[in-house]
Amino acid sequence: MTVKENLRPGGRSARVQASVHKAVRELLAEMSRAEVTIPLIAGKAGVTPSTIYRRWGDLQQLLADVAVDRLRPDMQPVDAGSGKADLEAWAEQYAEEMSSGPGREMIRDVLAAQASANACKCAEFTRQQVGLIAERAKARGEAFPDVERVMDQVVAPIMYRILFGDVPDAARVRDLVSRVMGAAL
Amino acid sequence: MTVKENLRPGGRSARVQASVHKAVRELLAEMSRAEVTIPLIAGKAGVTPSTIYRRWGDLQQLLADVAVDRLRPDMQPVDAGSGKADLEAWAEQYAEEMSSGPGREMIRDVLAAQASANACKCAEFTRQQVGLIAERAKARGEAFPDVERVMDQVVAPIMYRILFGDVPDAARVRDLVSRVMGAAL
DNA sequence: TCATAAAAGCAAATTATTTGCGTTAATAGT
DNA sequence: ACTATTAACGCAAATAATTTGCTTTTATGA
Repeated sequence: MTVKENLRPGGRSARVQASVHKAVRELLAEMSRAEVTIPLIAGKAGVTPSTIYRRWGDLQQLLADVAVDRLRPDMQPVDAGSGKADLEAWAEQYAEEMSSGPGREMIRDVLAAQASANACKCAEFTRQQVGLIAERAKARGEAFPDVERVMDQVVAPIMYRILFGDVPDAARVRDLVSRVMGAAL
Repeated sequence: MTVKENLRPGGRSARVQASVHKAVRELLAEMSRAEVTIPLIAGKAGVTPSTIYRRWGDLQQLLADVAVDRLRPDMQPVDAGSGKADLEAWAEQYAEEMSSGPGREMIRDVLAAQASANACKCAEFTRQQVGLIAERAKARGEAFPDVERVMDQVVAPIMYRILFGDVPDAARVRDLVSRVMGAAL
């Protein structure tokens, strides 16, 4: 079976997964990624390495699994009064979180895994957040660009620059937002 | 020392690097990436595993090194008559190459390595190609958007979609190009 | 309550990685 | 041209990670 689908909350599988994830998070907090190994994680989580190998396949998949969990947004985009202000605030925070050391590592983990399902999930999280901002704007009676256009013109450039070298600063992010908002109106 | 800087063409280091790269390319052509190991590469290249470990550190770095080599553009963007046509033709080919199976794997290899230098190089290759198109357009007396704007509005969306789930089709690519060309004029 | 099946533990076998040390080959100075 | 120097390589032993067969545990549903 695939990992994590249909785990009964109190089941053994769920407990193992929780303790393994926890062990990974703690180890990543206290040492560099190159030093984290499966036997180490297993030891800290109180399971045998073979359990991890059988469930996740390899370290890369496990790290991707943990990373996508941590990349799940934990709150709604803040309401800054208008669609443009909302998007601006959200995009700046997104850029900052994703370009931070841990953020970059999590993205890398997600993209490095062979299974692309995790990467899709991340994009889906982002799409949902943008969707919320769009809905709110429309409920206010404002014009707001299509979600896919925001993905193309705001999210993608931010992510591209984070992945391929330079970190986008706040001014550039604001610029991206004004451009897409200008085009929509 | 860092790999590949200042290698005399006929030196031993250069020969080792060439045979290792060749071995990697051949192995990747005949089996899946999960099956390629350093001892296997070493055997095929006629070197000992420890040589590879010492020079590249781990498989990830070696794969990234090979991938960035293969991602280097081997020709100039074709001249299609106008800046817009040039960019359209180039972007479509870029999207196609990068979203192909081997293309995606090479990108993944580059991004998965801990050193970000390789990823920067890839973005630089792309920037140069776009720069050539821009220069050609300006030499013709045409208006052409800033290279960074093309990176943001054409390259980044293509790459984002390839990495995070869906492959952009030709129509979408043309759409991205018309948008950035429209804004410039 | 019991039968079943999925997941985990254990341990042995295999495979990959690291490391110390001797050797080779390119480079620079005389 | 010859030799001293040094970086890179080969070899092999030691360590660490991964795989695998088999047994045991633990949810789940009849």
